Order: sequence, then structure tokens, then C-alpha cells
Amino acid sequence: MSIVKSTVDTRATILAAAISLLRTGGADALTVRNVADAAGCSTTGVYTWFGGKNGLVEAILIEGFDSFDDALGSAPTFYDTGLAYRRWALDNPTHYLVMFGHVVSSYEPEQAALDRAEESFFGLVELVGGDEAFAYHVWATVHGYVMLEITGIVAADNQFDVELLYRAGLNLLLQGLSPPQTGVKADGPNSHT
Amino acid sequence: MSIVKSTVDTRATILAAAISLLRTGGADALTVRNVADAAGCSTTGVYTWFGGKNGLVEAILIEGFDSFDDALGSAPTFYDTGLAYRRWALDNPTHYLVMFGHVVSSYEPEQAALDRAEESFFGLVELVGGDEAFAYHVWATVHGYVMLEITGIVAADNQFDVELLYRAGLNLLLQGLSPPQTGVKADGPNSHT
DNA sequence: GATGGTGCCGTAACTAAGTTACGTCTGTAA
DNA sequence: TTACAGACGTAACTTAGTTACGGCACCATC
Repeated sequence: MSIVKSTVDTRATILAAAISLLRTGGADALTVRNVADAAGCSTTGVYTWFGGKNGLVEAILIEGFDSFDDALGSAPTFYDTGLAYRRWALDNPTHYLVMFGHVVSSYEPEQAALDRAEESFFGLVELVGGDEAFAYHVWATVHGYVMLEITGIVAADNQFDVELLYRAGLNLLLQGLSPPQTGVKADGPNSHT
Repeated sequence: MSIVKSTVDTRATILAAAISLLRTGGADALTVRNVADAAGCSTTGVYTWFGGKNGLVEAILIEGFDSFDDALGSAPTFYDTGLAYRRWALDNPTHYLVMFGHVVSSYEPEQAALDRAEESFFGLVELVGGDEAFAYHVWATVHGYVMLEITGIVAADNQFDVELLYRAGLNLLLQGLSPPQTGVKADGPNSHT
């Protein structure tokens, strides 16, 4: 077959180089030439293995969800999972923005990326006892906290202890989770009007 | 003086053209050449009036917060303000991403942009009765909902009625806002924690 | 009224970055 | 041994942010 060990390593090397660049230099550093240089190949390699920058970003995104799930899966409780979520995002801010923030402007997620994200979402659904609506609420909330903190557009000065705020936010979420069945129901969120 | 009517119009024309491009073509369409063509001037005009693409994005961001505050300020209740928030974001998705999402990768917010964002935040603080921590929680939550919906990375398929989910999320926020009475407007300084 | 300066503006060029054309080399299969 | 397919590099094409440079209009001063 065409998949030989060395060629697989080339693909992995390029992907690792790209993620490393993302971590050290931000989204701007993620150029095809930079990636190629860091991986020790020419720009053509990126096209051979990923079809272009779009495919590379797609692979970065999927790898991100894998790493993300690993980090979250080891947390014992809902609260700890919430903390692990923020921790991963702060440790990999640009990677997180690639996954959720459209920072690579030309990139639009393909079906593979959407499927991978959905898989992570189902993990969260399981964590909160099967209530998809509440899982969505939880994801939206922690995502919002993390995005505000990473992008730094709101309350960028240090007047807030964002860690404390985040913990308080998790506690508010727990109030919706822990009672017998208080929060939104699984089938239909109670609409307002 | 140097500020004559026609020159002010040139700046406003460029800014309007840029926002229009953002709306119709997304972040990718926001090139200096495109903006110049749409505004009926050369690329130099963008540098004369905004100092470059960075300054243009900064102006777009500030204009966005102005329009945003206008849309939110007319809403009569907390709940309606929440609906207006999502409405504005969905009506101006790329503009919203420029303000909150780092979609223009090279752009980093200057102090003027951060100050303008803080001003909008204080409007929210006022709306929730002066509790800054709870205001931050509210912003994070609605921001998270809107970002998930705009970027479409989680639950992108139509298995969810995102509008209903969002309304449910607002109701959960209301539970945290109005322990004493559920009327909610803004004036009473009911401390949260 | 002439002169000089300041600021707005366009043309053209420079540089960086995504992409592609094309040729080469290597390994495998017939 | 030969032919093909896949991986790879070099170089060029295209787009986009930016800058150099020169012209022109308006204004203040003499």
C-alpha cells in the first residue's frame, strides 16, 4: 500500500510543527512556508498530505478535540471538568481559537470537523446526565467565559479575578444541574413567550 | 482647519464601505483594495484616514459597539435585552466576530477599543443592578451562546432549535438575577452574591 | 497677489503568503 | 527490466498589506 511508515511520519511531523507554531507564534505564524520550514520539508509537503492550508487547519482542529477530550475525560466531577476545560483553553489559546473562533479567516469547517465536535458534545451530554439542552447551556456558558478571557476584549484590565469569576459561574451552572431535575428539561426547554 | 466636510465624508465613506463588505462578503472580503474600490478611492485613502488595516478594524470595532449599544439600549427588560443581543449578533455575524473573535488575525485591539468595550460592559452592569460579577456571568453566557451559533462548530446541524435554547438560557440567567422579585428592570441595587 | 507649507490622494512598486506547474526520484508491480 | 504512482523540491503565479514618491488643492503669510 502507499501508506508506509516514513510517509506517515512526514504527515505527523508537519501537523506537530503546525501546532507548535500555533502555540509559540499565534495564528499569524501559521503560514505554509513556516510550517514547511519547521517540519523540514518544502511547501509542497503540506499540499501532498493535507491538500493545502485548509486541510491542515482541519487536521489541527480535529487533533485539538482529541487532546481536549483527553484533558477533560480525566476529571472526576462536573466541577473539575469545568476547570479542566478552562485550563486546556488557557494552555492552548490559539489552538482553542482555531477550533471555535474562526481565527484562520479562510477556513470553513468540513463535515469531518463538525462530526468530531459533535462527538465531544455528546461526551458533555453524558456528563450532565443525558440532558442535551442543559449540556448546550453548559457548553455555551463555559465557552463564553473562556472566549472573553482569551480574546481579552471585555474586562481586559486586571480589575477582575477571572479565575474566581469562572468558579462562580461553574457554581451557578451546578445549581441548575444538581437539584433532582430543576433546570431545563431534556425534550423541550421551557420557552418564554 | 484641516477638517473640512468633504474629508470627513471620505473617512465615513471608507468605514461604511468596509462594514458593508464585512456584511456581504465576510472577513475575507475585507481587503484594503476591496475597501478602497468600494469607497471610490485608492488604497492610500485607508492609510491616510486609518493608518492601515489595523486602524480600520479598530474603527469597525468601535462603530460596532456603538450600533450594538443602540440596539440593546432600546430593549425594555433584561430578557428583551438578551434577545436584542442575539439578534444584533445574528444580523451582523462577521462584525460581531471582528469585535469578539479575532477573525482579522493580524489585528490586536488598541486601548481605544478596550475602553469602548468596557463602556458597553458598564451598561450591562447597570442593567443588572450594579453587580459586576453577575454582569460578567451574563455577558459570558450570552456571548457563548451567540458564538456557538455564529461559528456553528457545535450542534451545527438542525437538531436543535437554537432560538429556544437561547431563551431557556436567558431564563436560567433570570433565576440568578431575581431572587427577591421577578420583575427585574435595573434600578434596584440588589446585590447578587 | 505671490509664495511656501500642509495634507489628501493616486500610481506603482515591494514584500509576504497561498497556491500551482512541472520535473525528478524512489519504490513497487508486472 | 520497464512502467507507473506517489512523494518531493524549485520556481513561478496571484493576491494582499504596505510604502515610496510625486502631484494637487487649500490656507496662511508676506
